[in-house]
Amino acid sequence: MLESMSKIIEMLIRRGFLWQSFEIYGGIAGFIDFAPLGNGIRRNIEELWRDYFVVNERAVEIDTPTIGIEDIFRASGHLDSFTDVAIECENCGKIYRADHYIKEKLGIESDETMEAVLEILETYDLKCECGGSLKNPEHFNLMFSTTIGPGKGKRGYLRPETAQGIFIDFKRLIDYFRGKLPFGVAQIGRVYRNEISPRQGVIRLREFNQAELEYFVDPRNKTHPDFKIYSDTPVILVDKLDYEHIITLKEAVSQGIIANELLAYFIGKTREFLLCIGIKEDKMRFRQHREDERAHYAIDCWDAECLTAYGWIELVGIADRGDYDLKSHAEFSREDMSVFIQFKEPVRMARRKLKPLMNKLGPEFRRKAKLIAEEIENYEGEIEDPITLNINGEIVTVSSDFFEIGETEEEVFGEKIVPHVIEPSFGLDRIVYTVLEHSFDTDIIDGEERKVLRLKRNVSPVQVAVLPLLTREDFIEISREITKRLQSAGIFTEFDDSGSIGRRYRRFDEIGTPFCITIDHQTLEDNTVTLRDRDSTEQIRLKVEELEGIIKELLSSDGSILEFGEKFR
RNA sequence: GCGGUCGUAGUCUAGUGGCAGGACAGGGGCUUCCCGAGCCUCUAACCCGGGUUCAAAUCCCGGCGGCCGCACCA
Repeated sequence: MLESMSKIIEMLIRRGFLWQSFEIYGGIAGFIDFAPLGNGIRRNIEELWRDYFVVNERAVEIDTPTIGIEDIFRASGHLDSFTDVAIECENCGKIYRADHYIKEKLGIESDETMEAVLEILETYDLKCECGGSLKNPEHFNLMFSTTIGPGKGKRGYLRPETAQGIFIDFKRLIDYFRGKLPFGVAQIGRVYRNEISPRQGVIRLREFNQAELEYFVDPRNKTHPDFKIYSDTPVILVDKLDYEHIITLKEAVSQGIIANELLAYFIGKTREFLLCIGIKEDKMRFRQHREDERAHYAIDCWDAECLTAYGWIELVGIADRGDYDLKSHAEFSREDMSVFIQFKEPVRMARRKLKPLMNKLGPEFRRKAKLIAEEIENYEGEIEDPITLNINGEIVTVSSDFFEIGETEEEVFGEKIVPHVIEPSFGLDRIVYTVLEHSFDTDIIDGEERKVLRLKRNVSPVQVAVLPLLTREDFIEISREITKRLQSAGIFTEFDDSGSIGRRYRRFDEIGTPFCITIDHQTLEDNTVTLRDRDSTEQIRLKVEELEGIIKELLSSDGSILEFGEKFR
């Protein structure tokens, strides 16, 4: 396992997929550079993600700042759930989360403030398990903070997820979608988490890339019209009690393993997406978060996990965030975050209504009579005798002598609700790594080991290599012409004339280039070239004029090159 | 953050106080060649900072980074 990991990492660095950031200054943990090829594959994966989760949904994509002001994260809960108080043992150096440790040892629920923790430590003379005394509590906050503007400025934080930028635009978004649910809003971008100890290279980063979709729905209708596409797909589910099910998504919903159809829909769609970019089916499963594992905002959460040299790692989190975020932002911003949902037909509702008797109110209440009458008309509470009214802060009791009870009928056209949100959230860096690892393969050609990245054609950063068999001017000239022609057709093409032909094939095999075109002696005679398939190493001969069309067709499928010509050599 | 361990060309590695070597990769050339062929040639490294010493890649201290374990992971 370790051996295979270092072999891959060695190749990824050497060939230009991923590099350590700030390398010439010694580097720092938790940051990576996307080198040319890694950047190419990530861009391809992003583009396919858009296809799946934006273009083919009722969804749009937006882009909001990576810095957020403090208010956002106070409302979202990130400031509180993000700032833990930690205590450290002076003797053995162990670090505990203060509230967890206090609860475990003393059974006390403590506030997460420095003062509260300090007081409890002193009052109970709490010691570490090793007997050592615990140092003063300290904050650790997993958000990067910064200041906006000069001087003291305004406190800001680098966003820990792209989702908040979407939630706080909700009023504009619901308007954009002309007031109708359901709709989705996606964002792809950088996020930041000041991890205490980032490890495992690409897997735990302090700055990384997310692709998130926030899908807003009527809470009573967590369904999707396209669920049938995935409903009969069997998937591997590991539930919150660690039981493994191999079960269709439809069954999983009806048995209550997955909370609702919409979550199941996105599980199915995520699975298909991951397969489409080249993640191995037998190394993929969906695992439900345990009760104690879920984020502060989630009702139910399923992770897409993949098996890598690092073990099972989480690539995607699919969470039902309920109305947590919208309600919270509504409360903190005092903006209405609800949607008016029209009934299919207006509902007629009988209503008891109070009718003020002005001829009684006038003489008794004089100048206030008019205000009181309005309040009586709008009275919604229990009908008693007397009723109590609040007139501009003044409490007034009014006996039944001053009003009549009337029956009226009203038409109600709909109601206001706060939508729920289902969130598939993709960690792009981990996905890129996993695709690379799952594609990495070796085989034996003529008794010699060949390293080959069996990337799907739709994610390969270099799609075609054009190779003159010999470094002869006439060969090179034709090669450059073909390269230019394919490039202007939008095909990512590289020209390479250095080293023997075998060496060049291996070079492009190793970076996962699906096709090599070779210009040889016959090209000069009949204007044909060979097209070589990376996985089978088979070749066919094609006319130069057919190249563009055939390659485009091959790139958008998994078809064999032998469909387009006779095997050559 | 704690403990262990490691850090030498792009990559992998030899060197344990006395001129830093090799393999592969890469560039240029020869070869005119369909799966890492061969020959010539070039480029290229001691993680950083201090200390000990006539002399440090090597010994000591600190930092940074990688890996493993613990802790953490909204």
